[in-house]
This record gives sequence, C-alpha cells and structure tokens, in this order.
Amino acid sequence: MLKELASAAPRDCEDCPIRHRAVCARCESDELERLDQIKYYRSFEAGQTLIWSGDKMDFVGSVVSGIATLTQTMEDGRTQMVGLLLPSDFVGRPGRDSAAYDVVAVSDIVMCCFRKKPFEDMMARTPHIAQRLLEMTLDELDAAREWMLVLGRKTAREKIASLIAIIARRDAVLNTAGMQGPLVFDLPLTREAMADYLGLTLETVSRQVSALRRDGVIMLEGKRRVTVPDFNRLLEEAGDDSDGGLLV
Amino acid sequence: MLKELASAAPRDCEDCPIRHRAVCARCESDELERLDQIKYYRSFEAGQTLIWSGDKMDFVGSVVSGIATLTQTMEDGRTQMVGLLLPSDFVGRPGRDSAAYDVVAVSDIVMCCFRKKPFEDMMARTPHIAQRLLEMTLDELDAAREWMLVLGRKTAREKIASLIAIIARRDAVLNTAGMQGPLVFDLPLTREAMADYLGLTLETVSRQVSALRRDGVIMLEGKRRVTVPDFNRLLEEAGDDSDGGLLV
DNA sequence: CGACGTGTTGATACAGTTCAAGTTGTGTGG
DNA sequence: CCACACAACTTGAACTGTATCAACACGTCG
Repeated sequence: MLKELASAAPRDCEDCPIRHRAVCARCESDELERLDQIKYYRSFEAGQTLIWSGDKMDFVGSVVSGIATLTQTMEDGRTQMVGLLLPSDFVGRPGRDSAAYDVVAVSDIVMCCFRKKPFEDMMARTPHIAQRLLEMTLDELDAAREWMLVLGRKTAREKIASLIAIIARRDAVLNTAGMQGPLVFDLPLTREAMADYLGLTLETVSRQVSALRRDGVIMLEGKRRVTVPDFNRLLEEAGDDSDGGLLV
Repeated sequence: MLKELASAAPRDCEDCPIRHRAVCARCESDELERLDQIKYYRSFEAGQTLIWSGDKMDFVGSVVSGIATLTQTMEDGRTQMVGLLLPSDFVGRPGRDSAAYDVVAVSDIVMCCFRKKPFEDMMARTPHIAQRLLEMTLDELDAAREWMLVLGRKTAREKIASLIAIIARRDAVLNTAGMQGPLVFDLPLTREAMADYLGLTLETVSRQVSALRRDGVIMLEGKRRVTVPDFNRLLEEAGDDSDGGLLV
C-alpha cells in the first residue's frame, strides 16, 4: 500500500485534480508545459513530518491529495496549528530559504514539487503564477485573521462549532453538495489536532464535541463520521451570523 | 490643528517617508510618476473609523504616517484586532470590493490612496507593484500566524510581554536603534486596544503590565512611556527563545 | 468645579486546564 | 482465535487563570 502512493500522482498537468485551484490555475498551456518540465512528485505517509521548522527549504509545491498541518511549537512543547493544508494549497515561500513552521502529514499525501530556484525564475517570467500566488496568499491571510477571532474571543463550544463548520463547508464545496439538507463528512483530524488548532486541550475538545452531540447540533457515527442536520444551527453555535463569516 | 493634517502629506513621491517600504518600494522613477498621477492623500483623526466592515471599498492605499487597527467584531460586541497598521502598511485588497474588517485610526493618520480600479490596472501592467504586494502579504501572513500562537497558547503575562516586544522591535527598527542597551518608546495603544489585540480583558492587561513593572521587566513613566532595560529578559517572559521568533 | 476618558486594584465566579481513571477500537504475536 | 498492547477517546474531580463586577484614582477639558 505504501509503495503504491506514488501511483496516485497524475502524469499530466491537464489531468491533475488541482489544475484549476492551485498556483498553476491561471497558466496557459505553454506555461503549463514549462512547469511540467521542472515539477516532480513526492509522497509522504500519514504522520510523517514533511518539513521541520528552521530547516533549509529547497523546494516549494502544492498539495495534490491528502491533508497536512502547519504547526508552531514553543520550547516547552505547547503547540499551535497555524494552517491546515488541503489539496491545491501551496507550501513554502518564494524568497525565503528556511521553513518557518513544521509541516506534518495528517493523511497520506502526494505533493507536486518544484525546486525553489527554478520556480522563482519561472515566477519572475510568468505573471500568471505570481498573480495566482498573490490571490492565494490573500485568501490565506483572510483565513488566518478569521482564525484569530476564533482563538482570541470564542468559547470552547464556539471554537468546536467553528471548526466543524469550516470542515463541513470545505467538504461541501469539494463535493459540490449544496448547503441545504444534512451534511455528512469525516473529521480528518484527531482530537489532539483539533485541540492544537483551537488553542484548547484535547479533553476540552472531547467534552465539547460530546456536548454538541447531546444537544443535537451534530450526530456522530463512531468517533470521526459527523452529520450536521442543520447547518445554520451550527453557525449559530459558532457565533457567526449565518450569511457572512468564513471566506471559503 | 485638524485642518493642518493634510500638510503632513509629502508633495512628491521621492520625498515620501515610506518610499522604500510601501507597495511602491520597487518602482522605478517612471513607474512612480504614473502612480503619482493617480494618487491622492487623505487624512483622518484619531478615533475615526476609516472603513467599516462590509462597506464598499473603492480605494486602496498605504499608511503614510500614524497608526490604525484592523478589527473584527461579533454581533454581541466581542472584538478582536487582527492587524496593526503602521506607516508603509497597505490597506485594502485588490480584487475584492467590500471591506472584510473595520479600520480604525488610533492616532491621526495620513494615507496615500488610489482608486481601486486604476490601481488594479496599474498593477496588471507593473510587475514591480505586484511583486512587492506579494512580499508584503507574505510578511503579514507570517505575522498573523505568529499571532495565532500568541492567542492560542500563551498566558496573559506572555501575551503582554510578546506585544511589548513587538512594539519595541518595530520602534528600534524604525529608529535604527540597536537591540543593545535599554529601549525607550511609547505604547501607541490604550489598555483596551491591547486587550483587543491579545484576546484579554482590559483589566487583565492592566494587571499584567503592573506585574511586569513590579518584576522589573519593564519600567513605566506615566501610563504609556516604557523602558525595557533588558530585551532578552523580555523575550524570555514572552516565551520566545531569544534568537528566533517574530519576523521583521 | 464637575464630567469624562483612561487606567488601577480588589473580590468573586467560572470556563477551561490538569491529573487521573476508564473505555473503545484496532493491530500484533503467541 | 484469543490475549495483549497501544492509540484514540471519554469522563470525572479538583484546581486555577482569567473574566466579571465594582469601586476608586488620575488627568484633561469644557
């Protein structure tokens, strides 16, 4: 099974599942061809640390499939997740050569990588790439700021509801399911990872998930499979007004 | 006094105090000339809200002088600051037409503005602007993620120490003072604004500032003027290791 | 002067942490 | 196939850091 991971990688950019969302989204076919020449795939197993904070980063790339986390750790071990990397998300920062965060695979992962230098050269010559990267970075900045409100001002219950709402929404967008009717999906994160995302302890996460279940806001099959019968109810619990709030 | 604010605006880009740090930093003189033609200055008084979340944004711009905050507010009034805008920082997002956050002047402010449409056109034709904006956005994203660790995992005392450390560092960079020897500067924020930045109440901020003073980590002249006798001691109190930590 | 904005300090309440025990599910080796 | 180990999760009881509510201090401005 592990050996087969690499086979999940698409051969050709045109068939790539993240073709229209990743950093290459805006590229024309000739630009894509040039990218194609310098790209290479790498696979990682669940639990593996792809990148250690402080390490030299000689590549950048996009998540093709799977989920990873961006985390920061203090000397005494306190950990905060600062980003959740889903398919099409970009890893690495052009212009910086050491990693600022740990990147850890939550599930098995395939990444489409570029050595940093050639990618930077390509970017300088290809406005479509720089444009798309700017757009993606602005979206990430919005998401980070939204998360600052969650971390700074929401109660434990609201934090959990907020996280479930985000995952539900992303899942619905990915599967082009509407927001009407019950939503069903898997939580990709362990209780501990959720705690690291939300600035809580895993015990508090467990208690609040149980409380939301008791109160009928969510239903659980096993530990991970979630049903949200009424998405607006969930948003109320998250402290968001039903319309605005989290930008994709 | 209020009427005179506009006079603080430089006439010419070459004399502009933020010429080499703002979104125009990379521009050649011909590019600067074109920017010059579409720019205009606006002044705001301390306390004024420049932009309301949800409002139509028909301009973008740079802070020339003064300080502003980016804040998010929940329906019940809980408020979280998500950004601190200092001279050279950019306001607004090309490609989006309504504001995502409230922007409030902390001090009197002068901004160098561009109507959004002409700026977007200019950006499309001027890679130097797009490049610089990407770089600035990536820096802001790093700062936001650093702040997520502060909000999610640090104690009240560490939060206060972190904020003072950031302000001290920015001030030292601005005044090209070294990090050696005692640092002296003014806190630009009220206790309440600090609380909104840190996800605390203003009472807790007040108590922890007093505690840091009692313990000799900082010294106070009046409520706002701060002396940091030993910057490394402050970093320890912030929970940062003395070398790494906050970028910029 | 009094009023108001800003900040400090104290007493009490409570949300979330910490420590500890126990449960469930899954993979492994005898 | 069972026994065992281990990771992920749940639940309980006690503790504690921060919020909340309240009173008061200081400086400034009309």
